[in-house]
Amino acid sequence: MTRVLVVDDEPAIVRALVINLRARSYEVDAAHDGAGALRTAAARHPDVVVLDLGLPDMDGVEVIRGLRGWTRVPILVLSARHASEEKVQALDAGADDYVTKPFGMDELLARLRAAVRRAEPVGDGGDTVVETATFTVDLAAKKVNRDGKDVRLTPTEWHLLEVLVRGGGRLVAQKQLLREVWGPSYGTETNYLRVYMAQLRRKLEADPSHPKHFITEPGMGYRFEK
Amino acid sequence: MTRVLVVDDEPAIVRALVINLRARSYEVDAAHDGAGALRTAAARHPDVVVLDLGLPDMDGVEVIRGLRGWTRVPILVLSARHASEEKVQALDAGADDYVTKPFGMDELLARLRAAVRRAEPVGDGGDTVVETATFTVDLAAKKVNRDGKDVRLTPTEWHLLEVLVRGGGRLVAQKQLLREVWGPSYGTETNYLRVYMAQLRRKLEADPSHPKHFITEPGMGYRFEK
DNA sequence: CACCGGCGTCAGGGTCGCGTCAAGGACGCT
DNA sequence: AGCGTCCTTGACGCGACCCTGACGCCGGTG
Repeated sequence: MTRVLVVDDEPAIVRALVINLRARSYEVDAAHDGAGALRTAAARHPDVVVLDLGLPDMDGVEVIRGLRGWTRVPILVLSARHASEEKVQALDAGADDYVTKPFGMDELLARLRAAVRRAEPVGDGGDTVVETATFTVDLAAKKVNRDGKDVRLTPTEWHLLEVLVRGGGRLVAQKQLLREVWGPSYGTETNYLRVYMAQLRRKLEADPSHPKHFITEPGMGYRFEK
Repeated sequence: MTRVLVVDDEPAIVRALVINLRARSYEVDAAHDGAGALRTAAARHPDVVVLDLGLPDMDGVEVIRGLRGWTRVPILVLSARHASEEKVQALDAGADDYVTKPFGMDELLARLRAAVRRAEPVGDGGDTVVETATFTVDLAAKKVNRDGKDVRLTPTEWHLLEVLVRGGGRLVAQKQLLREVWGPSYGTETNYLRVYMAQLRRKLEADPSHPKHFITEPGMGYRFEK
């Protein structure tokens, strides 16, 4: 199920969007200002954000920057402004698309589909299955297999595993892990990492006390190794 | 260098795009019909395609499908048609964006940047690997390899190495090293440098007492040499 | 030849980060 | 309402890392 975050201060527009999206079985959250948008995004981790630029509390571009500080979620900007200047600013701040009001619902939905499709994890040429000596991760199917049996992971465990595996052998900083999994305000709670890394290792490592795949780089972060 | 494929049957538009893109140091190929577009895309592997829908030889949506059959390259559609129907078809066929003519060049370029930015993999920016006779440093992955084995570095060691390597053979002053690694208030603690340079040399130099890569410039600073 | 500043080396001690365990509490399901 | 799952939070021990001081070496200088 695709989760959409709709941000607009005009209730009529939010209503219209929510109805249309729910009818197409999207899961929809809504926020009516910039602060709420950032908060909700952090809490709910939407798959795509529809963002009105004319918010009461903060500049739309600031909202984009706030999101881009910790996530690459597609952002589809809505705006009444037709000026080229505005569009360029929003796009360069990290928006993925820009639609001017009034907009056609069909078109908006098509652009939304395009944004979501693009973000799908099917990497260029690479496939979504990563195999190690002791277990196999299928990122698309969201499944982990070990000794022929599926391993049950909690949502948080999954998210953490996902970020690590996507890192592809690169070191992932603690701060980045925390922000991507728990949200932008959790940059320092390294104890979460310790607890959940222990969980992952217990479930996936052959010898959890001597991890071969989830490597700690003290003081810096963690690394996933095949 | 980013490679763009421009597809349009109107020479004036192609000319305008080519000039503007080249001026921003994109590498540009051009095609004037669908068949040429597919052929050129296959031959040149562009990083992004700007595609006019009104081509003489085939339907624009067919071109999109032809591309999508084998590549996920971003496709930015240009069209004179404002109809919602057209946009939806193009986007659902696999286009990434849809701009109606006449278009503002600034906006088009911004959308182009957005499309390219989105497509590039995380952090895989430039050439982050530096190789020497005895070891290899991967700045993005934060990995050092020596004789096929990974070398474990502490955060401080890493930071120091990073600053030196980024210096790219130039002399880096002691004060600068101290400030960048330990913080702005540490301009004089040169003993830190001596200790950590010794660590780095012990871990990375073939003969730590006769360093070939971490060169001391007495009284001035240190230099990293390939 | 004695002195001195800069550098490399070594070893010890305090501190911090990491792994582990367990309990509390929120939430959803039956 | 009861239950289980999952997330959060705190405490604790241990090992690693960072700092620090002492010492020897070397080249330059008076």
